[in-house]
Amino acid sequence: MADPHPAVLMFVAQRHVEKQVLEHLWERGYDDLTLAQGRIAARLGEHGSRLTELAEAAQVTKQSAGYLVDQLERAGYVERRPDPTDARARLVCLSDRGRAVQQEARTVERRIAREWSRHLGAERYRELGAMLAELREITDPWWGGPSS
Amino acid sequence: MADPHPAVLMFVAQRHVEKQVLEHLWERGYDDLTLAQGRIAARLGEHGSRLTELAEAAQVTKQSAGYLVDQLERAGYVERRPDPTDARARLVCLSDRGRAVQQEARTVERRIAREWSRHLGAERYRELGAMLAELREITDPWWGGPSS
DNA sequence: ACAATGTCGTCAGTCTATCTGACCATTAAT
DNA sequence: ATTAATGGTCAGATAGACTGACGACATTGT
Repeated sequence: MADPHPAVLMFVAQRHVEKQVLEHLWERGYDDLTLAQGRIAARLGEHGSRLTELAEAAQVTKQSAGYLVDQLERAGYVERRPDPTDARARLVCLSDRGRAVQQEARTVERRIAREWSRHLGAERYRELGAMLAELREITDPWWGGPSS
Repeated sequence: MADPHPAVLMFVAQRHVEKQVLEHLWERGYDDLTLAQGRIAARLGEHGSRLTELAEAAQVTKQSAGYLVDQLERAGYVERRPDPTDARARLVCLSDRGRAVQQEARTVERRIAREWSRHLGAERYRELGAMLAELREITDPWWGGPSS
């Protein structure tokens, strides 16, 4: 078989991470979370994010993002607060329960990062991260460079 | 913002490629293809693939894969033939129309590969591919090594 | 000041993609 | 020969995604 395109390999690796994280969370009792909800929640900033930002980051329409945030809110993972700087907007913030989940998720991500680093070698793993960050400059239309 | 996990960056890059390919195909008149159908079609081997293989490669259930193959078949991109080596199985094969689409898709993939190679440098781009292939060994449960 | 235009988010409606569970046919293992 | 495993389909349910339209507020320019 010919060399698969890097994107195909990224698909495999990325899905593996999502799956590992989600399964870990399910085992820990957060078994009402779905993959789509997780993709939204994973992109929440510490100080809260606007719906439109979340939608762009997760590559879905704002309607879809709103639907998922509704569910996360009903399940108690996030809450919506008015944005003090813009009365049209609302900030989606993690609740305490949400923060606990995020900690769990990050634990798994760190574990996987260690596995990858061990498998590739620490130096090459760092180089992988650097290259992916550079690719973002030409693949992510909403990416404004290191400053954002 | 802290360094995002490599998987997040892979998500962005991989989605970008899917989107570019699909938009190109739409422009070329193959505007009945959906993303999900494309994910299945992209994983079809030259000599045909079994439904179960496709499902595993695309990370969906065999029912979902069957549903999508039905659509691809109705649209004339693939055909199902009996598998001569196993009477339970059928092989999903590209039709002429399907092969034409695959050529178009590969053209875009090659263009993107060149862009990435230019952006990262040829040597680093090769190294990226090598690392992703190595990661597959620990992230893809259906991967049997270079022999498959 | 105010009109025009743009952005944030929601409502309504639709349809695709996905899942679970059950099932049949065939193959492989004991 | 049974029994278990594998390849695939059928049926039903639902999540998740889209388009389009809209109301509320913000920004910009005159």
